[in-house]
Amino acid sequence: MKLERKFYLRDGLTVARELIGKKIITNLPEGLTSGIIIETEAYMGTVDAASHAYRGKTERTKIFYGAGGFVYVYLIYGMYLCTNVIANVENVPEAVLIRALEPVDGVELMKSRRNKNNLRDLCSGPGKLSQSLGITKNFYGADLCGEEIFIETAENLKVEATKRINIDYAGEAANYFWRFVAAGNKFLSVK
DNA sequence: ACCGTGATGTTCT
DNA sequence: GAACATCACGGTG
Repeated sequence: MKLERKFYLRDGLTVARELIGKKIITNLPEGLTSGIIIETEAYMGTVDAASHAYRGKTERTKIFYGAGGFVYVYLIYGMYLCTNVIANVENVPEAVLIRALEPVDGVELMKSRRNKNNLRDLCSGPGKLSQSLGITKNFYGADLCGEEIFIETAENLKVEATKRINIDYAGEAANYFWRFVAAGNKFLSVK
């Protein structure tokens, strides 16, 4: 079952936790690819020094201020794209970074997009999974209640909370347990 | 296995 | 001009 708008209109921590075990799908001209979400991080807007929305609304962060259930993608380190799901209602700038998937459908297409053969190298990190799913900068603002990219209910997995990854610049916020993982899954970004 | 480093472009100071 | 929600590769053990 495809998740509806109301799933995304809740607070970012709830959305991040509940996305674990769901299935994210892209359906593009080259084919359909999907994976079970096993790692997420919540970015909680104005109270979170690690969030891109921490310093308010800009051209880049304006999507945070719309309703939940839309896609935020951005370029990181000049080479890789990270895929986020906007959470909460209008004017509450929260988002969930998708950090890792367990590959399910379209594995051959993922391999060719990534130029890798090992299953573990396909979706075990935010840049990797964006590439496997065929996500580009054009996905900025895409509607998760549409047909190109969407999320479905799938599995019920045991969830653990940990500190977020690679946000040492964020001071005290780096200590919050706002990363959620499917306990013990071998496709996580850090093993 | 674990480092160290280089690639690359957008955003914000 | 620095910093950046990363990854791949080559070195060493």
